Amino acid sequence: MTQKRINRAAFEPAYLQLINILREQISKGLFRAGDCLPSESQLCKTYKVSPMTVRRAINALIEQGAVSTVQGRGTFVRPLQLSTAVFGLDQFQRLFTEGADTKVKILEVGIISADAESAQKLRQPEGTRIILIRRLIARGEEPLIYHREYLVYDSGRPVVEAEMEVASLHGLFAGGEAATIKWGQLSISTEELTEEAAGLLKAEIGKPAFHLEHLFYDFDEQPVSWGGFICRGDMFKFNAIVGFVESGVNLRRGKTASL
Amino acid sequence: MTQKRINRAAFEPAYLQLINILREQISKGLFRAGDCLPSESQLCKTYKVSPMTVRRAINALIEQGAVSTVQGRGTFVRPLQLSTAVFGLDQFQRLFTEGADTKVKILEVGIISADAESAQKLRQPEGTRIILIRRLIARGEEPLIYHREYLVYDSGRPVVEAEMEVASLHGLFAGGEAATIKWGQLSISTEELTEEAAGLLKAEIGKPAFHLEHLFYDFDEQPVSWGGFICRGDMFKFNAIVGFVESGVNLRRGKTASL
DNA sequence: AAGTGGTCTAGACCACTAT
DNA sequence: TAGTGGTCTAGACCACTTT
Repeated sequence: MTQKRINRAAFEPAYLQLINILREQISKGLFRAGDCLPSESQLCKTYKVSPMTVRRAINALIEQGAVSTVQGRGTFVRPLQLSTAVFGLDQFQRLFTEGADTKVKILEVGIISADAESAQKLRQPEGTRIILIRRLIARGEEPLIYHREYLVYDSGRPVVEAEMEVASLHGLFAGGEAATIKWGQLSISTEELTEEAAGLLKAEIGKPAFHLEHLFYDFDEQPVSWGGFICRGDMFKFNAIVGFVESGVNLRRGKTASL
Repeated sequence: MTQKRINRAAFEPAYLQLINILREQISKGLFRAGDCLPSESQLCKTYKVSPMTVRRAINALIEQGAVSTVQGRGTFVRPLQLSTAVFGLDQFQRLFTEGADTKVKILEVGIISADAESAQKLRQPEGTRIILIRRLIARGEEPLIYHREYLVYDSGRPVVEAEMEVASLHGLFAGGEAATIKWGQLSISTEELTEEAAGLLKAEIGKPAFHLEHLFYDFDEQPVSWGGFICRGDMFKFNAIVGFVESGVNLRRGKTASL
């Protein structure tokens, strides 16, 4: 086995090279699940790097889920676990970033009286005036997503501004400024298309759809927006990868979770 | 503003304390999206820690998606982005770890002739003998998931062993030994319940269901298992949180992604 | 030139596990 | 006791951006 070495002249920093060397060795089967990696001091000598650099590489592998450590015993390769899979909203984001033929059509903006459910979600008394926005997101002529959103009505802030700031879909997905929102809860469930949604999405009533529900809070921990994206089930899919893929790992954050 | 300090006597290491201090300051609104954090050398002085410790904290915040850095300019608080949400299979895992009343019932184990689709997925000629395993996963008396899995038939390895090793569901979810599997692709789609699935899951035909499809590869990059979990749509939900939640962040890996 | 992020060193010290 | 992981220091050097 030809021992790989750290190339100090390379653009790639030493800790990254070490991460990829170790990942490759695991990936090649040199170390299998349950096996013990060389000790950190051993790695220092082998690759001629300082303890801190080795530690950094090991920490990254731990975060990736590739290995786990036990103090006083060693570093062990973890077996593959489905529960470490992470599914993202990449497909949604791509809709708004790539291919500019994605159109967001505002179907309705208005002030309505909060029903029991929206009042509870937004922590407002039932019957309070709240804002309702309904949108249809299409790619080309094909409607893909129906979005319904309920916003707290703040008399100090005009509806248009609220719509621009809080509810700009492009911003939320592609990285605009949702500076008023501190955090949010998301959930994905599956539902049958209602008559309303089916009509808008040009699909059959009762067909399965993804429902991405969201509830956003501001910096005062008050709900400001509640709503959901109804997505045609035949047009969306959530993907993930577990385990050790061949290609080297770069600096992007861990959508490719391991083990 | 009373400046928080690092407590050297505490169990919590300095870099973790610093992470939580910075997260709290962002969470409290001291730094808003787009704002510039104090420089690293400034943080060194303020909290009386070495550059490496500050760097480690900042790196963690970057991985969490909370901030981003620009060389020569500074560290900036990132706005909330939906696309950073990560959905996991925690609910599946819980099914197999918590509450031992989860039962996996083997409905069928047999050798069949590969049809076009399974042959293609497993990279075998059509008509090859492959293993089919059908399972029903129930909590108490309530059937929740119907699992169908196609395995490459290896004459050197008896079916029982293949089933134990490769396909032990508990292992895959809870962390057993799937040492023969190197990596896998997963995808979640939504489908209507077929007559077969509906019957097994005691649900209505045509009702929406989640379909978690999996394709596993061994260390030779050959497919070994293809299959899918059909999950009653009314029993499952995938959750995620984006942005800055109040509670302190601990060492667990980042299911709670930020930004 | 001064300030920023980014990497790295060569040790130190501690807690834990094995023997 | 010796070896392991885990944290931390006090600087060094580099690349970059701003003034």
